[in-house]
Amino acid sequence: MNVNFDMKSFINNFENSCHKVQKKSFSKNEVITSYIQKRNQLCILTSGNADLVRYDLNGNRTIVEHFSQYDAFGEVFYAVTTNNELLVEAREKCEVLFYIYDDIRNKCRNNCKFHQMLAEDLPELILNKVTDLNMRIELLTKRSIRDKLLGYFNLVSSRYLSKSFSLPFSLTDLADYLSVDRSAMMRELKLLKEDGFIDKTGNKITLLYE
Amino acid sequence: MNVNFDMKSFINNFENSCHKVQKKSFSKNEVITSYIQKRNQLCILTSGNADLVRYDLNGNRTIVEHFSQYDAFGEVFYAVTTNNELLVEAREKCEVLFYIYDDIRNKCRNNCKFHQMLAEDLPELILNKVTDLNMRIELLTKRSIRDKLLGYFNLVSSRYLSKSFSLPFSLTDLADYLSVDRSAMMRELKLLKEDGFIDKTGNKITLLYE
DNA sequence: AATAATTTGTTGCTTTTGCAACAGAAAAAG
DNA sequence: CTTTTTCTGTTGCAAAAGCAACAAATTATT
Repeated sequence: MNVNFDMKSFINNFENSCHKVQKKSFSKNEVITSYIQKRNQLCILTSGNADLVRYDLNGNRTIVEHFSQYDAFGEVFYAVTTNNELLVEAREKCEVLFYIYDDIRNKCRNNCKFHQMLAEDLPELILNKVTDLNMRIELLTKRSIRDKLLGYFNLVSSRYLSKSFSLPFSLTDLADYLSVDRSAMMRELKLLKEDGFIDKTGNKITLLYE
Repeated sequence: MNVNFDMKSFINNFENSCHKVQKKSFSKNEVITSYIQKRNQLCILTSGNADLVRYDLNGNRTIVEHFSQYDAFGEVFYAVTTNNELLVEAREKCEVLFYIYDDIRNKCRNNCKFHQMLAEDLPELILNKVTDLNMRIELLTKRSIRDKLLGYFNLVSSRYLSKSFSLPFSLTDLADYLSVDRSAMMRELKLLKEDGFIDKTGNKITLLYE
C-alpha cells in the first residue's frame, strides 16, 4: 500500500479538470466550513493553515485537528455525533478546494479525472487521517501534562527529523490542542526546562534527551 | 454513501470464498494480535469481544478501542508510530478472521469474492473507524472525569436508544478506556449518583437527566 | 509610528485527580 | 463446593491541574 500519496502532484495535475471543484480564499480567523449540517463536502487546503475547532458548553475551546498545506478535511472524515459546534477556522490566509460529492466512491457524473483519481486514492487519504487520529488519541491518553508535552514534542521532532523545531502554533493553541489549562501547561514547560529535558526560546523547542 | 455497511451479511456470504482467509479461536485473555511488527493483516471479530490495549512505560494500561461482534481491526487501521506495546486481547472466547493482504485496494491474486467485496467496501469500513476515533477524541478532550463519564454514558445511551443500559465492560476497564484513575472515577460515579445525575446498580446505568 | 489586541510568562489559591491501601462482593478456577 | 482471583467500593493523603488575575512582551491594526 502506497502510504506516500502525493497530494501536491494530485492537486497540480487535476485541480482544473473538474468544474464542480471550487476554489475559495479565506483571510485570518474566517470560518472555512462548519460540521454542523450534513454537507457532502471534502476540502483540501492548498495553502495556509487552519484548525478544526470545537467549542463546548463550558466555553472550553479544543483544537481537534491542525491542518497545513495539502491536508484534507470535511465531514467525510467526521460523522458528526456531537451537539457541540465544530468549525474549521483559518489561522492565516488560506486557499481551499471544495469538492461536493454525490457518492465518494464513484466518479462524478462528468467522469472527470479529478474525481476519478480522488475516488481511487480516497482509501489511502482516509488511512492517513486514521493515523493522525490515532496519534492524537495516544497523546490525549497520556496521564499528565508533562507526558502530553513530551509526547507531542517527540512527534514534531520525528516529523522534522530534528531535535530542534518551531511549534506549528502558539502556546495558547497548543494548550487547546493538548486539552489542558494554558497556565498549567506554561508551568510544566518551565519545569521541563529547569529539569533539563528541553530548551525553549519563544516557540522554538530543543529536546535535550536521548 | 452507504454508512450502513453490513459486515454480518458480508461475512456470511463471503467468509469461505477465499482460502487465504483464516479463522482462529481465542480463549479469554489470549493475545489475538500485536501491532508491534508490520503485518499486512486485517482482522474481523466474528464473535466475542476484545480490546486494543496499550501498556506504557509507567505501567499504565489504556484501552484504545473496544471491539465487539463484526468489528474490524488490524494495522491497516493503525500505522504504528509509538514505541509502546499495542495488543489486541480477548475479553472472552473470540472467533477472528485473519485476512493477509498484498495490496488492500486490489483484489487478491485468486480474484475471489471475499477480497473483491472487501476492497470495494474498505473505504466505508475505514470511515466507520474514523467516526469511532473521532468520538473517542471528543471523550478524551473533556476536561474532567465527570464530563468524560457523562459523555461516554450519552454515547452508549444513544447507541442503545435507552436511558438505561449495561456497560460493555467492567468499571476497571472503563477507567482505562477514559484514561483516568479508577478510584477517582469511582468517587466521581458516587458523586454523580448523589447529585442525582445517574442511577447505578452494578454496571447498569440509568441517566436521570433531560 | 502609535494604538489596540493578543500572547506569554508568572503566581497564589482552590479543586480535582492520582496513589496506596484495604475490606467485602463477585466471578473464575480447580 | 471451595478456593483463588479479580473487581468493586471506599478513604486519607499527596500531587497535579485548573482558575483568576495581572504585567510584560509581542504581534496586528489603523
